[in-house]
Parts: sequence; C-alpha cells; structure tokens
Amino acid sequence: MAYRETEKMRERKARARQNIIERTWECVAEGGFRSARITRIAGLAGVATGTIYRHFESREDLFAEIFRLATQREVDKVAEALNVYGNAVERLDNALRKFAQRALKGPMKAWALIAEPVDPKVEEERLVYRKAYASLFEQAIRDGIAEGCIPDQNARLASTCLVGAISESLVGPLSPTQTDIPPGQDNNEDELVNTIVCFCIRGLTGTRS
Amino acid sequence: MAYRETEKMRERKARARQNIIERTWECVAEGGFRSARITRIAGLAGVATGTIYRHFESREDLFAEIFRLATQREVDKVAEALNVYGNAVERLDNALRKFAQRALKGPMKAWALIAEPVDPKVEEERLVYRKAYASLFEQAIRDGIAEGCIPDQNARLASTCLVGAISESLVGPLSPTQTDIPPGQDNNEDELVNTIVCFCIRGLTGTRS
Amino acid sequence: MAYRETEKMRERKARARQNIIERTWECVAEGGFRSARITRIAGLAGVATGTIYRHFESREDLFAEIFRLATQREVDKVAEALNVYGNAVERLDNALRKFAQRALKGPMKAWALIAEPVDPKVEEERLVYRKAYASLFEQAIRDGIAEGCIPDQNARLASTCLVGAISESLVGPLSPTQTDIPPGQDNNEDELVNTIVCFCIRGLTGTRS
Amino acid sequence: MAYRETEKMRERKARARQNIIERTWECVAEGGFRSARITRIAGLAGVATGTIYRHFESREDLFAEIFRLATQREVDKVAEALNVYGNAVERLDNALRKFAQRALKGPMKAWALIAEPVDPKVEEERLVYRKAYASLFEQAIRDGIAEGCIPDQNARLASTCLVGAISESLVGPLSPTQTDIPPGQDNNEDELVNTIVCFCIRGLTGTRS
DNA sequence: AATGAATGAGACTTCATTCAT
DNA sequence: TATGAATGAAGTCTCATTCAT
Repeated sequence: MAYRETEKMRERKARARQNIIERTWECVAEGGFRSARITRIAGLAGVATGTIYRHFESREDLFAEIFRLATQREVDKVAEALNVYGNAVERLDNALRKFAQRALKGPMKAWALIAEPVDPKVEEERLVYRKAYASLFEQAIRDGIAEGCIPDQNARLASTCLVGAISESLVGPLSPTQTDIPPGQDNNEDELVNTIVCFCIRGLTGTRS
Repeated sequence: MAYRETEKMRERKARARQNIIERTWECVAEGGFRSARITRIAGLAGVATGTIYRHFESREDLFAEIFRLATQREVDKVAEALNVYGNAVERLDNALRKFAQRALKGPMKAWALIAEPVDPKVEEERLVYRKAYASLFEQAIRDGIAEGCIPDQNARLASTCLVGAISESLVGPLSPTQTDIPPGQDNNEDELVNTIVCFCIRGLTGTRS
Repeated sequence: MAYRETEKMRERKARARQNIIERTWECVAEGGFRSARITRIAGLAGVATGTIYRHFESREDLFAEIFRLATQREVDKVAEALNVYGNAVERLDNALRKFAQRALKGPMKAWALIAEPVDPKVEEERLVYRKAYASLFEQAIRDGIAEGCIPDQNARLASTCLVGAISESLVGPLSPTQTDIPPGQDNNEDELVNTIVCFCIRGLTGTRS
Repeated sequence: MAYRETEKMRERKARARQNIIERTWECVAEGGFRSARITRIAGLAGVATGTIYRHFESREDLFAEIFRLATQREVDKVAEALNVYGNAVERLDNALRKFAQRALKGPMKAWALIAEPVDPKVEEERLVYRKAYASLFEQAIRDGIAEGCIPDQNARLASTCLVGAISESLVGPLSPTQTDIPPGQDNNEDELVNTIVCFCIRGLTGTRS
C-alpha cells in the first residue's frame, strides 16, 4: 500500500525527537552538558546514534535546543510569578521565591543552565536567557523605584546581583558534593529559600522586611 | 656528605614541584582547570610530562593541590581584611570589597575556584574552601548580631548568600560572553564593586548604608 | 483495461528512472561520482532515497548505469566526427577536436568518465568505454596507415596515446587547482584545443601539420 | 639512570616515523590515498593509531608529507634523466622513457601522484609537483627550440601534453581493472614505453624519429 | 510501488597515563 | 630521577542501505 500515512509518521517522528530531547535533559540533569554523551543519550532513548543526527545537526545543536527549551520554561515561570497582584517588592519576592524553589528541585539542571561552561552555540542561548532574566528583574526593580518602594539604584546591576545571589546560594551549596551538610533546621528547604529571598529583598530595599 | 647531597636533591625536587605548581596555576588562569593540559603544563615548566607524574599522582591530584594552595591564599586575604579595626559591618564591608576586587582582577581564576566544574578530588577541596569562607563570614555576621549592628538571622546561610551574590555578580558578568555590555559609568570597576558590596551589606543589615 | 493500467505504470516507472539518471548525472557534473550522495540525488529528483533502490540495486549499480549512458553518448559523438568526408588524418583531426571541445565544456564530467577513481562495477564500464574509444581511433589509424597518410605503427597503442594526451591535457590542467594559470593568449580555449590536437596529429603522423 | 640517550631515542623516533611513512606509501600503492585508513597504516606499522598523530598533525598532513617525498623522488629522477649528454630531443627522449618506466612499475602510485583526487593540502603539494615537471620539460623544450631540433611552439602547453600523454597512456590502461588485456607482443612493456615515447617525441618534433 | 526515519559500522582524532631508556 | 614516545579507550559524526508503513 502506498505510503500515505504521512501524518502518523510525522507524529511518530515528532515523538522520537521529543524522546531524544527528554532523554538528553535527563542526562544533563545527571551531570550537566559536558558529561552528556551522544552514545548514552541514544542508549537511553533506545535509538541508534545516527538517529540523533537525523533530528539535530550536531551535539552542540542538540544541546542548544535543550537549553532553549529548558530556559524558556524557567523564564516563563519567573515572568508569571512577577505578574501577580501587588507592589513591585511583593512581585519580586514572589518571583525570587519561585526561582529559588525551582532551582532547589533540580540543582544540576539549574547549574547547567546558569553556570556550566558550554560550547559557543549553547553559550549564545545562555546570553539570551540571561538577558531575559535581567530584563524581567530589571523592569520590576524600575517599577519599584517608580512606586517608591525600592530606593533608587542601578537596576541592571541589582538584577544581576539577585540572580547571582540566588544561583550561587542554591546551586553552589547544593551541588552533589555538598549534600553532606548535616541535616537540621538550617537545611530545611523552606527556610533556605526564605532566607535567601529575604537577603535579596533587603539588598534591594534596604529595609527589614 | 652523602647527607648534603640528599639535602640538595630534596631542595631541587621541591623547587621543581613549586615550578610545576606555578605553571599549572598560570594555565588555569588562562582557561580554567578543564583546559589545562598536562602537556602544556609540562611545556611551560620545561619538564617532561612524565616528570609531572613524579611529583603528583595524577592530573586530578595536581589540580587538587593547586586548588588547595590558591584557595588558602584567598581565604587568608579575606581573613586579613576581616581583621581590621571597626564594627562587624565595617569589617565585613572591607572583606567583601577585598573579595570582589580580587575576583575582578583575575576573573578566570575566580571562576575556576568558585564555579568551574571539576573532578571529585578537586571538588572536595572546594568544599573545604567554601567552608572556610563560610566560617569567616559567618563568624563576622555573628559578631555583628552580638554587637547589634546586624539584625538576628541565620548567619551561616547569610554568609553563603554573600559569597554567592559576589561570585555570580562578578564572575558571571565578566565571563567572555558578557563583555558586550556597553561601556560606560556602569562598567566602571569601582562602581561595580561598590554596588555589589552595598547590596550585600543591605542584604545583611536591612538598612540603607 | 488492466493491461492499459500496467502500460501506464511501466511508462511512469521508466520516466521516474530516467529522472533519477538525469539528476545523478547532474550531481556527477558538479563533483564527480565520489561526492554524489544518494540523499542529494533523491532530493534533486524529488523522490525518496528508498525509491532510488527500487530502480537500482545499489549506488554502484546506479553509477555504472550513468557511466554507461554518458559514455555511449561521448563515443557516439566521436564516431560521428570520424565519419566525415576526408582522409584518415583529417577525420582523426576532426574527431580529436570534437573530443577535446566536449571535454572542455564539461571538465568535471570528462574527469569523472576518464580519470576519477571509481568502484569496481563502474570501472568495468570504463573499460568498455576505453575499448570503444580505442576501437574507433584504432580503426581510423589503421585506415590512415592503409591510405599512406599515417606511418606504420601500433595502432592500438597509438589510439591510447591520443586519448591520454587529450584527457590529461584538458582535464588535468583545468582542474580547480590549476585555474591560477595567468590568463592570456595561452588560455584561449581555441588555441588550447588547437595545440593539443596538433600535438596528437604530429605524434601520429610525424609531420608538421 | 638518567635519560641521556637522547641520540638513540631520536634515531628510534626517526625510524618509527620512517616506518609510518613507508607503511603509508604501501597502503597508497594498494589503493590510493583515499582508501588508506589510519587504522590500517597503524596496523601495518605495528603502532597505535595515536602514534601516527605524534608524528603527523593529521591524516591530511601525513598524506601531504608522503606526497612530497614520493614526488621529489620522481622529479629528481626526471631531472637526472634530462641531464645526460645529447641534444634536447635526446634528453627529452631519455626523460620521458624514465618517467614512463617508473610509472609502469607502480601504476597505482603513479595514479595517486598524478590523478587521484586528494584533499586540499595534498593537492597543494601536487601543484608544486606539476609545476616542477612542467618546468623541467618546458625548459628542455625551449632548449630544443633554441637548438633548432624542436620546432617553435608553446613550450608550456607542450610539456603538459607530454605529461598527460604518458600518464594517461600508462596509468589509465594499466590500472588494476585493465590487466585483463590479453598478453602478447603488444603488451610487452618495452614496446609500450617505446611507442608512447615515440608518440610524444613526434608530437613535439613533428618528425619520424 | 513509494516513502523516509532509522540504522550502525566505521572513520578520524584527543589526551591522560605508562614505561623502556 | 627524568624523559617523552607510545598507548588506546573513548568521543563525535557520516552515509549507504533497510524496512515498516
């Protein structure tokens, strides 16, 4: 019979691609981009290595795509969290909390997106990502300055401080090698997030929240 | 006499070892640990690759040693900066400024010590390093709380936030991909350091400094 | 009616095959056999790669067929050019000129047919092709010897020399790497053809034409 | 004991390199550059693949070196053959004969040097090689014109014809697939060389030698 | 009969480490 | 003790061919 079920095949192909993407993201979640081998990804996805190359031009391109997708998801979440009802400080508080919570859930993923050294094409995506974050926070800070709830300051630099404080505070300390921190009240995730966000908000506003 | 010979040899060996260490640190300053090749290190040091292995068990061990030494130097600087006359906030301000300035002078070094992904043995050293920093800042924060110039808070977590905010703010923004930030007042190194340190101090104290 | 259907299908199939052949020859004209990818041929022909394999057993078989057809065309041209009115030398002069001119018009094609290294099955076809040429020229040379306008000699070997001299003189010098020959009178195509053909005729006749 | 026998090792290394070169040339003699695999070369040489890369930057560089060496040998032989006592025609006759005889001894080698499509770096060497040949023959032809034993003509073009006629006449017909030409007087190597060289000389001089 | 996604062997290359000298 | 040539596992990528649809 003729090959008419193009639709079905297209779907199947899309599924295969999606599968590769998900398996790749799994690998990245395990050890970052650098240690995600094409052979391992193919193995996990249950396809031949060549198949990866039918869906993506190169390892770098695959990673760039993964990065783009994961990043978009994160930025969207932050944008959404900034979009609640309230003044700028409240909205920033909400967004920072969201950002921190998500990073805590997948530290290696967060690290891969934020700090892992990557190839040029992926780094290019990261630049876009950083700019997206910077823009979001920066605008919210500007709003706060206009509203009078945040003192006048260099909004751009401040937004970088926010991302930095949270990233390192969460990603750094929680990286695999650091999970030996003795458990206790201090390690309670909620308190961790709370403390960091308070630090950030105070850093911005200069007031005890 | 035989003893003198041995003495001489020991000294010579120590010099060789020191030389390898210094050349390795140079390589790391260029491109981080990952891109520091044994062959290049040997080349710079003017010895054979095999000689490296007479002084260090493996590349990883060499790097761990490098890390340990570099780290100690940094921690010492911060400790020294914390040791000035003044109240806790002033001392922390001084230390954070020192930390930020040093990171700015050698961003790649700072990145290698703070954020570059490294092999387990090196990561182990990093943990020690983080703890050393944490301890120093933590103690200063506790002092501040006791003095009443810093509000009561989780000192350990706060110290992590400090390191994180500064690291990412400096190492991140100054990484190669971010050098396209348009030059201007904002890029002035002093202002950069100033802004970040203020953010940190406010984050700690909750007051506009 | 069933028969008519079959007839129509046969025709359609023949057209598809012809299309594949023409597109393949285009690819060969671009970069020779070696760089003619099945995927590219299929793309140009507007069919799937699998379809190629419905018409030809393998890439090698496809190339062998292409070679056979192209070759036949060339040999026919030479045969035709040898078939003019005149003595053997004049007829050979005419044929060599034709041969040279055609090679000049499509150097890559000529190179693919004459000199490109190819797989066994294609090489087999090349043998046939060479023999066809040899036979044509050989017969003309024999005619010339009989007519007395060409001195007695090994006609078969002489015919090989003719093909060789022209092929290399045209295909070799016109290959991409040699296009840096400074332009001028020497590069005039007509003069080039003229010189080579004269060389060949002199080689045969031993007289200054 | 200290590593003092640098001389010995240098010699050994040179031998290893020489060995690789010879084994590579063997591979080329079997199937040309294209089919000479690094793994096979390493296997023949009895070394690891990595060893090849200690002596040569890349496969292409190795081939370029092989080409350079083989080429130099050939050009030297021709230069030497042109350097005998006699007039230009006699010297050319001698050189062409030498050239033809050598090509006959190793057709695949000759083909690899003359006509096989190769990577850019190797092609670059070929250009040098072609120029060297062209220069040698061209000068001899000019000498002949000056001496009056060769009629005035485009010496450069003529020299190309010579190389072409011989190359194709010998390399083409004698390639592996063509060895099924029935043996007989015609296939006698001496006669073959003789015929081709006569053809060439007549092509140049326009006289029956 | 046509499709084209999937296959997977095989090619080149890198570089930390070893060991005869 | 120092040397550095040699090692070889491991990585990415290509492309002719197959086969379920």
